[in-house]
Amino acid sequence: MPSFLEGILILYLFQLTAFTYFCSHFTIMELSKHFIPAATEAKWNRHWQNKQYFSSKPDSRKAFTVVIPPPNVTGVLHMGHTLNETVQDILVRRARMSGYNACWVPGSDHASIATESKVVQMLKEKGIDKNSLTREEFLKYAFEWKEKYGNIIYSQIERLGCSVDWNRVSFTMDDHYYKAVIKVFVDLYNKGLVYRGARMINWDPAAKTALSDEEVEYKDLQGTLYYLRYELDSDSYTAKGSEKEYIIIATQRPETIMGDTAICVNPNDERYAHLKGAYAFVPLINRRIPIVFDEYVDAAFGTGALKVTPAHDINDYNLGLKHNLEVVDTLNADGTLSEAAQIYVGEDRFTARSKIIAELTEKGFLLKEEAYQTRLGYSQRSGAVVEPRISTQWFVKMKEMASPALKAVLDGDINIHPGDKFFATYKYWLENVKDWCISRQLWWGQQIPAWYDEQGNCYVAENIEELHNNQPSTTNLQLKRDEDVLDTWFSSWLWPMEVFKGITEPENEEINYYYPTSVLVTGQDIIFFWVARMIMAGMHYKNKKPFSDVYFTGMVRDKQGRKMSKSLGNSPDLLELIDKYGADAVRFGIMIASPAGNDLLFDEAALEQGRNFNNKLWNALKLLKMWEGRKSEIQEDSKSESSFAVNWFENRLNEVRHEVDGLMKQFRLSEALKTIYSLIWDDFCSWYLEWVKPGFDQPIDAVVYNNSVSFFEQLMQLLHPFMPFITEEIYHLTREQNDDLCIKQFDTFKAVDTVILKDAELLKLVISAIRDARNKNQVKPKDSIKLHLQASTPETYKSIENILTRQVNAASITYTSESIPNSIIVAVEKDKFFIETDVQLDPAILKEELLKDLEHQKGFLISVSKKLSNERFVQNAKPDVVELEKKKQADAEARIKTIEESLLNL
RNA sequence: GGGAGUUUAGCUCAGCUGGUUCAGAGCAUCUGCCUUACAAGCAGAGGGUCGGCGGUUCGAACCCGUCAACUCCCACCA
Repeated sequence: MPSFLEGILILYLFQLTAFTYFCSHFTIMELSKHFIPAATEAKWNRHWQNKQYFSSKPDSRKAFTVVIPPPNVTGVLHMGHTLNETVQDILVRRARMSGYNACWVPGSDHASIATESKVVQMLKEKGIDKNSLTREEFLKYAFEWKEKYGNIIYSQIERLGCSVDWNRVSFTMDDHYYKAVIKVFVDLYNKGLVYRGARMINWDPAAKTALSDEEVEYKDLQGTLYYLRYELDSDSYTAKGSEKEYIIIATQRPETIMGDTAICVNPNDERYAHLKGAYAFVPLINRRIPIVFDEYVDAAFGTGALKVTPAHDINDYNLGLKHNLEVVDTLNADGTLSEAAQIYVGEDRFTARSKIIAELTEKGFLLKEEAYQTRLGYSQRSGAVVEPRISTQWFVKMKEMASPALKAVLDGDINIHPGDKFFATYKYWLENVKDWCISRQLWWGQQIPAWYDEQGNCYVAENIEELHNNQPSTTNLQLKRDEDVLDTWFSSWLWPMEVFKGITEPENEEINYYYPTSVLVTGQDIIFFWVARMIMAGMHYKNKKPFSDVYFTGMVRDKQGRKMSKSLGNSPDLLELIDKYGADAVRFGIMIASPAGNDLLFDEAALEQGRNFNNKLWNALKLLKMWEGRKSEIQEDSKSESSFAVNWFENRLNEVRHEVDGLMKQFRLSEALKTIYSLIWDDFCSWYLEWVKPGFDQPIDAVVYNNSVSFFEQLMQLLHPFMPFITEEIYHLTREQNDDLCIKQFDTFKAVDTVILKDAELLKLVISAIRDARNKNQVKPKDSIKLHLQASTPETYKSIENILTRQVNAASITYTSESIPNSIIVAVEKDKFFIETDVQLDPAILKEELLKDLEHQKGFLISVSKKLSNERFVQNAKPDVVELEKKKQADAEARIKTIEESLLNL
């Protein structure tokens, strides 16, 4: 005898069996009320990957190649990435479904400064000082860090549904990639396009490295202008009077006076004309410096006298070169004052400033202070205030590389989207491009392949063996390798080539097949950093553009239009959003209101709309599944009353497919999505499904059912690039499928029957007008009405009268030439409908509605008639425009007549 | 200082070569509905002097001029 527990178990098993049985036979019961994305997403990601759908190999098809803009390896995806990756996935998926061999290469960027500073920070927290480590030890930590955090972005890309080829994950410090960067450096050096020299560069005192011009961000600030007096050396010139003379200069940076090596004034400035050959003394340190004359100085600014500090200002540096001035560098690499400053040595530049101001004040050198609007440069990576500094660095000569890159865009070889918005910016930058500082005083990155002997002579080769081979004389030298690494962008600019080993193995099958890539999707903020330089590198090394189209996405801002940033805390977490709304809804939300190149104001309400759309699709599926069990066994002939609806929707679907195709070709993705959204929600769900819906418990014609399922599948296919998960799920739930939606190829376009499209539009119009009339006259949806139709061409209504009567809940429809008394009159185009109802009508409402319409029509008639009576219009306008106006006039006249008659009958 | 862009309904945006009842869509709002797919929904409705002014034209949201506001990029006069 079973125990009590066994009894429960048996009962449980029985219930389980019964439940399983129940579910398999009543499919509808399986479908939840709302669509639940989580399980579906994981399932399809796994399935697609098992099937290797997204892995690409060269074949006979045309390639559609996209390389992902590699995110920083230590970062997380923010909303900007989300927009970017979604756009790419839409393009890639659509290409894959349109006969292309789609290849989307994922990867990440080593991001030298950003990553190195994070690793340094991490070490600091562990109590390890970077300087106590060898380069090798440090790099070991850095690679560990990269392994640990680098995968976060990949999992986010996957969760978002991006159809990247995971077999192709690339990293800008992969072995072959590293070699490619070195190879390019050596090659450009040998061609004389890379050189080493002492120049004024931007120095990041926090990261202690040089920066390129592009890595400096300027911010407006309220600063102070200090007026200082420098005593003139009375022996050096003829003084005007017997009193001691001073020259007054204005500066924002009093802590740099110790670097002053001249004072400059305008040669036309009368105030200083007597100072030719004169000298002055720098306050506090009493250095004797010459007064020099240069047109550069604006006599109207400040006192018209400029202190010249060649080591710490780019303009002063140029003046120094011109007038052969001494250069005194008063700053150390970390932003503290150097020995050369003589005073406050070792103090931070900002601390030193306040102390010097105090001393200058005390000793009477400071005459006055003035509030001053200024701009300061900040390091894009570390946030520190950048110092202009003279330093020996490596540079790329840009002029020669720029002209082919400019030409590619000017000739339309590369198309920038949207339109020409960024064309001018691109052109200006390339035409005025300056040399690119590519060396960084860091360890994380590709180490510059240059060696120095004891005399300081420089040797460049890919590696030391090669150097010895090329220049055997170097074998005996004591060589020291350059400590510096290359700018991150000096590796990223090879991205579209080297992910296919186009630099290291220049003629391999893959590079020949996949390059040039199809489209680059990126933010407009890196047009100079990356886009322009990729074009340069591509033109230089392949003599081919790297991509045919560039699609610039806008910046994602919050609802109030503020930039998304960590410090504001207004940047939502992508994975949390996906958990909350589902990946499809996130993709929908971010795409629906983001026209190319325009900033996107991110609002969670849009994601909600996406979630609601998911649900709408889900419920359409539920409806179809319900009908599945009610298919009529008898295959009726196709002249069912639903044939109009089926015929219409087929044409409507084809029309929209054309439209979407056109929009996609113009990269108007959000327009395309809107169009599909409306096709599904309005045309398919609100109109079509209602038109073919069988009555309560009635069977559905099998032909209609099969067509409906087929339409739904085609809609899912059209939507799939935008919302991949739910569409794939639904595709497999509509019926048994032996393929997957993500690789299902689009059918060729069919011609569209415009007549039926027009008839359907009329039908919609009539239905809405009658519903509106019912509403206004408080005829409840359940109250049945009788419809009398006075039509100009009654034939038009024959094929749609069944749908019409059901959609407005009419018991009958009759054709009449007479007006029906005591009815609601609805006029649509030239036709008149009389709604006969048992409900007590309020003549006042009827009259009011008619009068409103009459007034509108009369106003319209006047404007049309005015136009037509204007001789110059009739003479000048195109004939079809005139025809149209005449037709409008006739229609309005007829309509007015109808309304007036109806008013009489009231 | 130089350049580019934007300005259309409460919000976010379409509106192509000047001409269809052209002033649109979505969201939000309002009214009526828990109608057997969906209240995360259904059926409807209201809402705009197209930034201001001037011009070209038979005709302007659209072309030209001008002013204003906002955004971005570049330059860096201490």
